[in-house]
Amino acid sequence: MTSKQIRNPEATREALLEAAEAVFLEKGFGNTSLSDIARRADITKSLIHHYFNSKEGLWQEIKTRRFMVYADRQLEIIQDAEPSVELLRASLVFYFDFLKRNPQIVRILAWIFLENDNYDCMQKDKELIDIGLQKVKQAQAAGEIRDDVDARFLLFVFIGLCQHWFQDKEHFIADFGTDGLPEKLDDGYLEAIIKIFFEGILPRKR
Amino acid sequence: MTSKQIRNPEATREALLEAAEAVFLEKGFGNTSLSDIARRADITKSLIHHYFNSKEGLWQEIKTRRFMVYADRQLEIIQDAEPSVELLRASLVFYFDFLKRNPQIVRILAWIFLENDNYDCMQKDKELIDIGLQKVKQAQAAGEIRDDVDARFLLFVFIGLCQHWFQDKEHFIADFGTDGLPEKLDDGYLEAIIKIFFEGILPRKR
DNA sequence: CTATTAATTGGTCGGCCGATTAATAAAATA
DNA sequence: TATTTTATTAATCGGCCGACCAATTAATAG
Repeated sequence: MTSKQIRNPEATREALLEAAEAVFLEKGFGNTSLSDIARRADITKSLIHHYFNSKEGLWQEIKTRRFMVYADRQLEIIQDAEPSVELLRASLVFYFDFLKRNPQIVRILAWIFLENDNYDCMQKDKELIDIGLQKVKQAQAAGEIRDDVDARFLLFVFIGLCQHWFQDKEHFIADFGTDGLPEKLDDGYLEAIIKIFFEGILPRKR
Repeated sequence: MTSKQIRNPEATREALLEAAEAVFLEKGFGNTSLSDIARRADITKSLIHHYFNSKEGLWQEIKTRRFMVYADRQLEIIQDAEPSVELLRASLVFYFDFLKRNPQIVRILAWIFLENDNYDCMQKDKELIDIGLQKVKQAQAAGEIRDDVDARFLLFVFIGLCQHWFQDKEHFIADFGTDGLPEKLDDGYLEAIIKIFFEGILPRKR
């Protein structure tokens, strides 16, 4: 009755990554023990060290893996964007939609912030920012966007409005409720920030 | 030579709170040990249990204490605000300025909502939100603010623009640099979000 | 002044943490 | 098939964690 057990190193490695990410993002790095992860993945604790050397190494791999997807996608979004208001708006929708489908990245960023985790992948982020910055400046030079606000602040608000939503969405629901809001809450918020960001909050003149 | 040492329970208690807050906010709850705190405060570890029963109790007290100051101040800000655009702008400045002088609160808030265990704080926050919401709705009814955006989203963006800055300011500086920006970076950002939030990003027509 | 309470100290406890090791079994290689 | 490599397991390590306790000393109440 000795069932010949099959081995699949890549699968177990992936299972560990998956379980670890779930627990880390829920409780944070410091509040998570390797036993937690092993239990969740139903894999022996020792295998974590076998594949990732250390708890820190595991966390690092989770972060970089997610971040690379994030960076690649963001690069596409930015590069496709033309310096016109229309396409800038499309970029915002793309970016928002990406975060919506990959909420983990927002939580990772949140934990990095909270636990003062000096994450070195920020070099890549800087490069992305620089590209986006050029687009905004071009749009400003073309008169498509007001130029009395520094382009950096514009881009920062752009990014922040999206990230902040997925970071504090729970908070929003708890405090504000959802009565009378579209069942697709995300889309409702997106519509709102597009209006505010691209039109301003003053009543229309015409 | 036995120097008669004086005791000051309130002072030591306060010293413990101060040290604990510093370390907790720097490294996070899970990454902090009671030894860290005791060492920093130069007070025996046992006294932490004497005053706060447990590590969790200490953390809980730090959070609620800061939050209460936050809530009180925010109540003042909100209550003073009249449903006019001018006074709403003043409220934003007040709120921003408060966060600027109490940067800890941003981190604490992030934790309170990440570990949704603090019922008192959540409840109180909800009450504050409701008051602010009424003001916004009044302003909308008076035609001072556009009413084609749900008041909840407006308030959420209002708060988020301020909080997000103090949460990710470091990232901004690292990624964007500060060349050509006012040496008072906070004020520069505040000016920017006022322009964007209250006027929109489209070029002026007049 | 005495008795009681509260603050402070140092030492100690069991337990879990992350990490390591040695042994075993499956895969890959030759 | 024989041999090497790699995946997996279980047992174990020292260390530090949070918590507790007993003794000491200052402050306070009577």
